[in-house]
Amino acid sequence: MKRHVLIYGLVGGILITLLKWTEYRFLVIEHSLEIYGGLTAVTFAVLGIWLGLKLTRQKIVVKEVPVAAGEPFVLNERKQEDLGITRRELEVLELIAQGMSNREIAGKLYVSENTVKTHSSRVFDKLGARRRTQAVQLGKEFGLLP
Amino acid sequence: MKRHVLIYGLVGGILITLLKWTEYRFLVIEHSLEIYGGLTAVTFAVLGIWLGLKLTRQKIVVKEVPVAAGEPFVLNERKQEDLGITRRELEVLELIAQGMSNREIAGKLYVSENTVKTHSSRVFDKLGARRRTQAVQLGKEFGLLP
DNA sequence: GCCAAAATCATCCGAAATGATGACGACAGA
DNA sequence: TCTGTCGTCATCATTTCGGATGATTTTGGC
Repeated sequence: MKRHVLIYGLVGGILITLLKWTEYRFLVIEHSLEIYGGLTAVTFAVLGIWLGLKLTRQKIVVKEVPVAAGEPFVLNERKQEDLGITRRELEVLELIAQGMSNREIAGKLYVSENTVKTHSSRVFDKLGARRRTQAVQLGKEFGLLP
Repeated sequence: MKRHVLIYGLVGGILITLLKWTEYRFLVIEHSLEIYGGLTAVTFAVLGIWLGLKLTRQKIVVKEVPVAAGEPFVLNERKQEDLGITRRELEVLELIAQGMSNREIAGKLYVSENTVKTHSSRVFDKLGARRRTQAVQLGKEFGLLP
């Protein structure tokens, strides 16, 4: 960014010098003012467009996100206990991570849908999640899911 | 695009008229030429910058690249094309995988919630998913997500 | 310039999910 | 035996999602 400003300033300086020089050439000609003004306008308009484009070039901010590295997944029981997440709740979380709906999970675990809702609500609360996708994301970060 | 050119032309015309008028005001003053040239330069530079901004639409892309301690994730572009998933759709899918709601995604991408819904609906359809959690799961299996 | 694809936005409606509570039985440990 | 945790189930209100469709604008390639 600083470089752009520098270049802009430099080019501006050169142009001014140039214009200062051309000024005396055109001053004697009729309607020179219009020509001079037009030239200036066009020049700086182009320059402005170029500057605008430069400044708004897509900025790609690279953010480093740490990811659990181990291939063989081992449950982080410490974290699980810290958060007070029970076996059943973790079980439900795992099934959620697999993309199942509450109904499907209920069927798989042979319990009612309401029960699944309770478990999921609890685990969301303990994880600090507001959505199941977020719960899955956090679950992975905490080493509760592979 | 056409509208921009039109507006640009119109504003340009008005400015020229304005400058023509100011021309006679400043002509009698010493160093008027420099002032006139400077004004023109600044005006059109600003105009150019504005035009440049309009044409490029501020798109500040924040890309989060996971620097995992293992295999660096590479997008399976083949699969992406096979499924006909566009960039924007993939972008939305990534944000869904991060646990964001449609509303949050809309805010982050500077588009309406309806647009996000359209993108997600399309990507679900292309992936064969019925839920966002399932879409995330499938996305990972297909190598579209890390 | 023209055209197809992509991106944008909207509306309607039903389904799914979430939040907040309350309740009840089983069971383990103090 | 009493207490606390866990698992189970339920109701009600609200929010979020997902599906179906139609429309307009932008983009990108020819």
